[in-house]
Amino acid sequence: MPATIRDVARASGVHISTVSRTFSAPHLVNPETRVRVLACAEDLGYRPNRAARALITGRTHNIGLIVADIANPFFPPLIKAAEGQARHRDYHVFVADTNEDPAAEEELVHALAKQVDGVLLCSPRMSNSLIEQVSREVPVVVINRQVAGLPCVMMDVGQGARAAIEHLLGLGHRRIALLGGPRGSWTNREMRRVAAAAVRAGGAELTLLGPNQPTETGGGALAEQVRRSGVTAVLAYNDLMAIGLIEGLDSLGLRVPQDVSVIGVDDIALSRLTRPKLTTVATPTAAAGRTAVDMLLQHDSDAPRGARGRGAVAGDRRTTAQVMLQTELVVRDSTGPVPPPGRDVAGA
Amino acid sequence: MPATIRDVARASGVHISTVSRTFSAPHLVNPETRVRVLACAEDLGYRPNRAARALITGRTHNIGLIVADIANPFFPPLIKAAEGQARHRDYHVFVADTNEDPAAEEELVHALAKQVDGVLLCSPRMSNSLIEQVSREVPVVVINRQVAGLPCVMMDVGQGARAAIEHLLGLGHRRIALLGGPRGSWTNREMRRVAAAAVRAGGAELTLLGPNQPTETGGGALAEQVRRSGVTAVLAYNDLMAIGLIEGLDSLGLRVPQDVSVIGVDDIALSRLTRPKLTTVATPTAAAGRTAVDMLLQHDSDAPRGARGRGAVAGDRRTTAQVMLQTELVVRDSTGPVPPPGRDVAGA
DNA sequence: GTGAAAGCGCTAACAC
DNA sequence: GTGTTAGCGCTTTCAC
Repeated sequence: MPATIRDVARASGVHISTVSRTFSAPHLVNPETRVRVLACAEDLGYRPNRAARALITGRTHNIGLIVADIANPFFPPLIKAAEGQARHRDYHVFVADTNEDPAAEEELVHALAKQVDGVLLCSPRMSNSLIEQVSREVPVVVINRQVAGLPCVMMDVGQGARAAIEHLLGLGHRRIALLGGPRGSWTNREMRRVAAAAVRAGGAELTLLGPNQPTETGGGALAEQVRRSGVTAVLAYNDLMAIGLIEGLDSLGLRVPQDVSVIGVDDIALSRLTRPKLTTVATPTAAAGRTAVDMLLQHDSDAPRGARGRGAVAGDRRTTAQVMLQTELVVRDSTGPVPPPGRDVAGA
Repeated sequence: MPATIRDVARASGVHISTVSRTFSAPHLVNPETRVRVLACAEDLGYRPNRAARALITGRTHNIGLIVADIANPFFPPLIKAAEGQARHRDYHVFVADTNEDPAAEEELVHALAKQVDGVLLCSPRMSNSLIEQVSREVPVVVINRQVAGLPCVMMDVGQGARAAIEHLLGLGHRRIALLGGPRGSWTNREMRRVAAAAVRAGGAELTLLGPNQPTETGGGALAEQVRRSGVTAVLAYNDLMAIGLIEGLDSLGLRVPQDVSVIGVDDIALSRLTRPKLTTVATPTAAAGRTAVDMLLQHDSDAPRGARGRGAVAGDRRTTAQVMLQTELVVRDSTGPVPPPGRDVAGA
């Protein structure tokens, strides 16, 4: 049984409100009393119950961060950046993983809602309308998606996809495949939209393959389809899929970039370690994490939300800033000139 | 302002306790009333405040999981396994990352303590006595460490280290280095202890390098030291360090395994993707995650802890099981026969 | 500077 | 089947 404020009050011979003040407003209590109370608290192993405190103050000093797949190396830098930024402002971050499952996502928001002061929804797979709905229960900042009326931090994958396609066109490729990501991904839609336009503008042909699991396995599983499609270059939804695809092509006897060029998205650490090193669209994940925390905490810096503190900040129509962060094509070794025509890789 | 139980009661013309029952014991309320209440709740966007509920029931149905470094691919499989097991039992998992910082670790336990029913402390860097202390505030299961009197899930890295050393001895290596991990790591101590004994038993010589950051960077930074030390084989604290070391050796012109053999620990997914593929001690991370959740939830399945429910389960001296999971040496391509003597790699 | 009292949102006896 | 009451652990007016 952890000690409560009452135990400490009894032990130190003061009222519970004095104990409370000792912890939440020490300057309001007589130094001698404070010392005595602190000693008793220490003695009993007392720690203020943050949940009970939150119930009344309306602030937990915690932030929830919901990600689609914690095993995807794309997320850790974002998580770390968010944590760092949160720590500066005396907040802690709790991370939850949805396994790419929209239902789990919704559940987790509700599980977190009242234990945190706000939630960062990272690459959500749920519908926009559901996101809007949950945002009425708890302040939300959306990352990697655009939702009207909500604060959003996006990475310009559209522009990245265009740069990637133009890079490929410049290398002479005319038959290009786009490996789609998961259903419900905003990034996926953006990439498809812009890549299609860029390919058309270049007078080339785009093959859409998807939706797929955005993992190595998902990428590897597409090797055979890629071979059959006869394309000479591939833009993958993310680095993991690109790496899986390269492995898969390798076991089919197709070499990258000699036979097929491959581009990923994210620039995860791993993309520099594989052979060939991966050409990829670098996304500013750390900046996204920091920005999202700032946006969440901006309006809600000090004033409590809910309960007593009502009116001050809570119901305010927050300025729903939407930030678009730039991406950058990083050319490494997985892209090269289109193979000489007549060489029928598909028949290999 | 999210709606409260009172708003719903008012709107549906019943007492708050009826609303409460509608959500926590629906069978106790008249179907017609229930429908009406549910409709009003839906209407107002009401969701029971789980924090308030927890304050009284003593159960949050959440589990905290604290890891040393979420960017280390060792953890995701463990996290996923824990989540899966938790979901079966209708629990959610909140993950927190300590950045290998013992102080952050302690802070996070306290931040999580009252928002969860128990904490999984994964590869903790704090002292045993601190772990014991926090375990008085919240039920704790320790992973990757042995703490007397607390439930622990360990992986037998000692046995793994022995197998690794014996593998190297069998290949003729007589000068072996052990790349230590972070200070405060139990795994690190175990490996050192057993590796030293195994090397001695084989009549060989062990060089200790450490403590180090258990990351690629940490491993890469040791390449020069490894070269100078003149060893022909290295056992690294984990795969990340092993991979970083291989990269580092590569840029010094040393090839693996021709010049130096390298073994990692963990068998992360990446260890199959690098060239050469990594020989490593596979640790049963998923099993550890599942087991830890089971141990945490075992005693505390239904009865509340704290408050009203006292006596039933709460204060019971739980059977502090300690589980040791087996590890297994996976031989791949980063280990080979000792290079012929006379070939002075150190002077290369 | 400290105590008394009210109450955050909710559940859990206990009546009726 | 539903209302009443008490109270989880804490903070916050308001007196004194």
